[in-house]
Amino acid sequence: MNNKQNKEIISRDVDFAKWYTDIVRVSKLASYSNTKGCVVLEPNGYAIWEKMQSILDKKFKETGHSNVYMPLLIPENLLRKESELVEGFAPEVAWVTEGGNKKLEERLCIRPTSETLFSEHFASSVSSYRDLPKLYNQWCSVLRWEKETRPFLRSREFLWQEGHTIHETKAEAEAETLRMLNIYNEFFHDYLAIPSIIGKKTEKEKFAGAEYTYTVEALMYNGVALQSGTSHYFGQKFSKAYGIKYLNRENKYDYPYQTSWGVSNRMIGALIMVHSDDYGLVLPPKIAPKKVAIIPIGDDLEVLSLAHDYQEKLKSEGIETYIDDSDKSPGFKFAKTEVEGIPIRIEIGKRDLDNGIITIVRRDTREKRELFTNTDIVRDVKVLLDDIQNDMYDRALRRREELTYTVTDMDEFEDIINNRPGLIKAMWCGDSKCEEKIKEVRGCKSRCIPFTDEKVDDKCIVCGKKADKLVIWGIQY
RNA sequence: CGGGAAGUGGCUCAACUUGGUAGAGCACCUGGUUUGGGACCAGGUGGUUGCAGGUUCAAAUCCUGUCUUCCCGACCA
Repeated sequence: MNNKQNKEIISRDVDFAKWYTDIVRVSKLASYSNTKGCVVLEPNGYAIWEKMQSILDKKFKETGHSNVYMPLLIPENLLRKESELVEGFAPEVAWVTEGGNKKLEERLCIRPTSETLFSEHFASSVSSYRDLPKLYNQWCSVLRWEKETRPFLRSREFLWQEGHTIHETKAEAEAETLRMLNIYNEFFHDYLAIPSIIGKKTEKEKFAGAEYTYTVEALMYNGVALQSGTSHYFGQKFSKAYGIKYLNRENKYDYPYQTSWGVSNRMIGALIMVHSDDYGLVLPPKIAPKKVAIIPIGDDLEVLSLAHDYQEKLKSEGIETYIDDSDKSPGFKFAKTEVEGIPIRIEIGKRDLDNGIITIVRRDTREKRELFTNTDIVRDVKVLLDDIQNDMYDRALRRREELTYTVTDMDEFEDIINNRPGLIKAMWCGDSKCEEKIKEVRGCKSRCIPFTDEKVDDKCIVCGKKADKLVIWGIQY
């Protein structure tokens, strides 16, 4: 195995930020555009998003949701009906003030999120309890006027899905909020191979306008946390603000209970920062648009025919496989599969073929193995894909455990945040003043209050008063 | 939005200090030889130096503005 560093990628242990942008560029996921904070998603990057979409879309439909599409623009008066939302988003919305060279009577906001549009639509389309629940989802892009931008992690325009639902009862809506959180959690676990941490956001960190927010948090390789998904419970706030009235079973007017939930192409950033290495992108097999690369070495006919034979067999089993029969040298092709994060590479050369063997290489560990040419290639590949998927999850979990500290003392807390980035489990009394105090330590924030009975102490790490909430703290992107 | 750095062919950079009309490596194209970890030989394409003004006989170079990117804060998926 060649351990030579990829010339175009700086080591992630040397300069993590530069490493990240190197991966984005060299793996051809996205490139910069002339519009600040808006990237060009290239085929390699968009294919990952499409894969995420197809898996999640299926899960949403299985749970009874329908896709819809709302307008891109929101009239100002509509946005202003829910004050908390407006205040929360005011600093980061972009406005359309002119149309066809004429100043508009009322300016239009480019959606930063679509609660207002869905609420308005619900108000006009729901009149009876028989119309409930409404379970909608939208795939779209939204715009938020971010000041500092980074590809996938924080762009002004980003791709996402936003689910919006209304229900007859509080219990039903709360169950929906939790159900969608769990779908995200499963997706992170089963497909992205990312051990997520789920829990409730504190009052301070919840979504503007929500009664409470659940979050999917993930820990990146460098110890920084990334909020990767959210599920909000709104209660009747929006339905009252937007007049979503319906006649209930007692023939009285009532307001439905509402939720919204979303994940974005930020998940691609998470995939990079959790799994990838100095050789390039590493993708979990279940999310990799191309799963197997076959590299024939030389133009020997026997070699090429075996390559095509394998490709046919794998493709017929639904395993996305391609042959790189370009004129490049083998070394170049090997490196390319590694940069692009193809989970499995099969090398077929005349020399080994004469001995009846081929080489199979897994991307995550770059470990090479020899197989007999008459092997059941489909079975071998399937087993290896599963192993890679599972091992990637296990490695990420181990990394997270290594970088998670349990702390009961504020000095220790500061020491860890300043010197060993990672997550900290510590008790909190519930007072936002204590949360503010923590933030003074390198901007460390509460990530979430996880769903657990675990207690690491009985007093608040900041004020020392009685505390029964365990909070995960960390530096965030 | 504050503080810092940087923009020269697709990428990495040189020429800038001391103004004289842009150069290298990689990539790309053609032909040939090759092929077990980023091949070799020969030939070739590609840049009004991010953009807009200004100074000057002359601007990549000096000045002003602006846009974009990166880093550190504040704000946020």
